[in-house]
Amino acid sequence: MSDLLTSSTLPREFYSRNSPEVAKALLGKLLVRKVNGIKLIGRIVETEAYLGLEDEAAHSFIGETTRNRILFGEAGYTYVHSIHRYHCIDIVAGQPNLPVSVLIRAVEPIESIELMKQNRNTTDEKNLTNGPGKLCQAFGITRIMNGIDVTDDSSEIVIYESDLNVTDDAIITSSRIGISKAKDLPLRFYIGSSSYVSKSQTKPVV
DNA sequence: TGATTGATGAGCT
DNA sequence: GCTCATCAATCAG
Repeated sequence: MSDLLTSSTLPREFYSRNSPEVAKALLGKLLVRKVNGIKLIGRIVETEAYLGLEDEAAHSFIGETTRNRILFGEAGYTYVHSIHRYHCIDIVAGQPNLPVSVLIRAVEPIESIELMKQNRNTTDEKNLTNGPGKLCQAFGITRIMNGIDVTDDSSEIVIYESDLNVTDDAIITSSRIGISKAKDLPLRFYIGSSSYVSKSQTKPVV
């Protein structure tokens, strides 16, 4: 457990690639939220890539607005938005003016699990962080945490490298979940062996 | 298990 | 007003 805490953040170049590449590369990495000297940690097990101007389902498809402004900037920052009653967290990928991002859909709880249970008001560990709205609730992530630099170790939200090497054959690709446009693009990625991915499964794309 | 539906709030298509 | 990158409860089988 202590070796997890010595992990370092990933460099900005890690995020300055196309979003599907970043989405796959983020699997297995550690999402860390610091609050009151406590660290909530989860291992990323499910992501989705959004392609910006070529992708009808992306928030940036309509062009720059006040809400999606952060997507048009540098990679490696959080994009937190609310949907219905809940929040979702993306990591900005690509280059400035190429508004692409990676949605973190599910993590495996690693540390401060009791606090996550309190935040979610449940004791079911498998149901704490297996969805984008759920993991934000468990981690206490809200819209005011939009635009945080996850490559800066002093940030409130950071992503750490991990000792777990996720190989390509451990990753399952499928279509994205919960969207009404561009449903069929194979842009959802998850660790096939994880029991912490979100419940609704779509047909895998081999 | 899988499908369906209602609650819910911010941003703008 | 209408649209959602959601969730939890409900019901059919």
